[in-house]
Amino acid sequence: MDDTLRAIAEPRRREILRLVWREERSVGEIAGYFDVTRPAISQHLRVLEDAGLVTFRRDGRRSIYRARRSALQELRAYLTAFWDDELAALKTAAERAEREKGRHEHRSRRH
Amino acid sequence: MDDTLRAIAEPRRREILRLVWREERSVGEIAGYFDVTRPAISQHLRVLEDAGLVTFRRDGRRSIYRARRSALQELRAYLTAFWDDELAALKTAAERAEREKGRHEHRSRRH
DNA sequence: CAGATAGGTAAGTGTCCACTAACCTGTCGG
DNA sequence: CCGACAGGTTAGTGGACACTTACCTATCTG
Repeated sequence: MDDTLRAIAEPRRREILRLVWREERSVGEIAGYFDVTRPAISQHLRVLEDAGLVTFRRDGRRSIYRARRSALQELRAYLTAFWDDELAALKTAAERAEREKGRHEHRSRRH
Repeated sequence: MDDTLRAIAEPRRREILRLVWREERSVGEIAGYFDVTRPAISQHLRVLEDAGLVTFRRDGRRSIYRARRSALQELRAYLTAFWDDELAALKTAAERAEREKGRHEHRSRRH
């Protein structure tokens, strides 16, 4: 999930995602839409793929990418959970507090 | 929207958001949960505030922060639009294509 | 097979960014 | 007024990251 958020935080990658959202496209075709070099696009595609936001298949000498739409659904679900899961607040913060507790004493922690 | 995504892409900021999600908290109290220095927290809070994800008020010598929940709703709406707004795909990519067209000719752009 | 095409990889570069230490302002209690 | 407290600001630093150029592999076509 962390990877997903990091991936779509980059504007260029969001545009790439849009391009392969409805129809699959080759790397060269995608690169044609931008004024950066093809390796840059390749690297973005790698990040998107690591985040599970796109999949690809080889077709001869071309790599054809397409969006994994469900990944964005999952992200929406995550945000929804963030919205109304108050347990999560304690969950994530508690571990940190645990690690920190007793290292240097903070007096302002009173709740 | 870009600011919002960038802001929550950082894990620490998501945790901070969680902390002030249900109840407002002072900077010192928030900092107590983490093992980074207070200035670091101050800077994160600034980013969150610029992104519209939190608001704050002064209370004496303390700054009390609280989440602006609606900002996350707006983000969810954005993702939903991303999901099923295919016009947007053309919108965002078209400008780029415009700028790029005729600069160096790409033959692979055929669709 | 030879050349062209498609794309991934590697190394290097500039910039951004999360963090720290040091400092400053403003507010409360004696 | 003075010391303590709360927190924002600044300069500097290390690492991440979006890019580039150069190079490599694999596939298609003559």
